[in-house]
Amino acid sequence: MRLSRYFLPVLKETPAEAQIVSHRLMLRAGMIRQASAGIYSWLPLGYKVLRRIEDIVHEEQQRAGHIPVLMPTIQSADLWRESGRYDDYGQEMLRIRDRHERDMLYGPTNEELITDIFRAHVGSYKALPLTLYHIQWKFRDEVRPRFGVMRGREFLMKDGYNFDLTKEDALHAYNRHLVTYLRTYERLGLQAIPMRADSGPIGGDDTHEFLVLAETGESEVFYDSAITDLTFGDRAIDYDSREECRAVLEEFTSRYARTDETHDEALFNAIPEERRKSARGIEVGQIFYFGTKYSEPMGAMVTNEAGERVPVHMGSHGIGVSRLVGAIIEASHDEKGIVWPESVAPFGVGIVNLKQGDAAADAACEDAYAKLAAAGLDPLYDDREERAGAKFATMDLIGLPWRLTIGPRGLAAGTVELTRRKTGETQELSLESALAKLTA
RNA sequence: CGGAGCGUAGCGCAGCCUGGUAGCGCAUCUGCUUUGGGAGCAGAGGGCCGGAGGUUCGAAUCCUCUCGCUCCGACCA
Repeated sequence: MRLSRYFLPVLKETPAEAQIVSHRLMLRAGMIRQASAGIYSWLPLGYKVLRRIEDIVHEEQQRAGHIPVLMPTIQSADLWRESGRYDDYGQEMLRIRDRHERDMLYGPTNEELITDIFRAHVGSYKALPLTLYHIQWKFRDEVRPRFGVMRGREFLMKDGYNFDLTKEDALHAYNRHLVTYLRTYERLGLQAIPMRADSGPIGGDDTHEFLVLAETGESEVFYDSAITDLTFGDRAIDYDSREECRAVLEEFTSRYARTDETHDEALFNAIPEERRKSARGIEVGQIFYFGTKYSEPMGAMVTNEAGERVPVHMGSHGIGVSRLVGAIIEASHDEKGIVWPESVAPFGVGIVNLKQGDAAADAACEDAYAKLAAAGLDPLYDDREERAGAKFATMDLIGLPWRLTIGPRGLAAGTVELTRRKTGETQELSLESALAKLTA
C-alpha cells in the first residue's frame, strides 16, 4: 500500500476523552473513530489488525476441529424466554421491538441460538462430539463504557459451544479449549494466564478466565509468579487425546492464579512470599462448562447407545477479539507509539522514502516496494511529500515491526537502513541484503 | 444508577463571570524557501458556538428544558 493513497488519519494531538494508552494510541494512529458511547467504527488500519487477530483465532479453533458458523446479531426474545434468561439478563441486554411488535434483542451471547440450531438438527449421540463457534458482533449495554475498545458496548467476540454426550466428554472439550486459547494468545504475542473465575450469568461450575497482565487492567489478580514462567510454545498436541489436554490444563492451572472475585487469602498466603504477586489484568477470554443448564430447558436431547433420550452436556468459550486489539497495545507499546507483534501487525514493513522526488531514492523505494509486495510482506510505502521526521513519527506511531529507510545520502554510499521497531536497533546494509533479510 | 464535569472549525483549546454578532495553536489548501526525527515565511478556506424554547433592541455569553459525551464510584463473561 502506498501511504499517499491510503486512508490513515493520524493525529498529532491526543483527543481529550482517551484515558488509557491503548485508547489514545488507537485514536492517534487512526485505527478507530467513536460513533457513540462504547461504539466504534474501525478505520482501515484498525480493521486490518482486527482481521489478522480473527484469522489467528479461526486457525487455532479449526486446528482443534471446531467448526465455524455465523449466527445473527439480532435474536428473538422467545428463545431467551425458553432458557429463562430473558428476565434474568437485565438491562445489559439491548431489547428491540420490530414493526410487528415482536420482542427482539441484540445478542449479548449466543447459547440460546446455538442450542436451537443443535436441537433442530442433531438427535443422535453418533453426531457427538460437536463444537461450533463463530466470530460475531455482540452488544452489551454497559452502564459505563470506557477505555475505547477495551470496554465497548458493541464488541467482536469469538464464542464457541461444545455439545457432548457425557460430562467427561464435555470436560475434555473444556480442556481442549483451554489449550486452543493458550496457543491463540501466544501467537498474538500475549501472555494470558488462566485464572479460576466466577461464572456470572452464563452459569456453571467450571470456569477459567484468561488475563493479560497490564497496569490498566480492570481486574485485580493474585498469582504465584511461577506461572508466568510457563509457555505453551510450539509443542505438538493431539487435541483428541484426553490425557494430553488434561495434562496441559493441570500444568497451567495447578499454581495459584485468581481474580479478586475468587481470591482466597489463605491459599494465597501458602505460596512462598517471594512468589506471591498481585497485579492488574485485562480479561481476554473465558471458558465454561455448564452441563445441561441450557440443553434441559430447551430440549437439546440426543438418543444414547441404550436408546434413551438424554440432554447434552455443554460448555461455552469466548475470546474478546476487539478487546484484544486494545490489550495487545497495552502490553506492547512505548513512548513513541504502538509496537505490534509481527503476527498481528497491519503491515509487515514500512518503507520510508527520505526524499520524495529524488530520482535515486524514488527508484530504490519502488524497487523495494515491488519486491517486498511480491514476497507477500505487505509493505506500507510512505511516499508522501513529507519531511523525514514526520515520516519517522508516523511509522513509530503505527508500530510496524520493520522500517526500511531509503534516502539519497545512504544510496550514494550503497546502503539503506533497516530498523527493528521493537528495539530501535538499526543496521546499514545494501538494499539487496535488506530485502533478503526481510524476505528470509 | 449516585456524584462531578464538558459540548465553540478535523484535533487541542480560549472567549461566557461583566450580552454588542467568534478567536488561538495544530491540521487542510496555495505560493516560495527548506528537506535524515513531527520545518519557516506569506496568504486562503473552513463555524447555523450540541438542540429547542425563553429574557433582551441584541444571546456562544443570562434563564428553562432537552440531547450527547467524559471522569470518579457502584455495577459487569
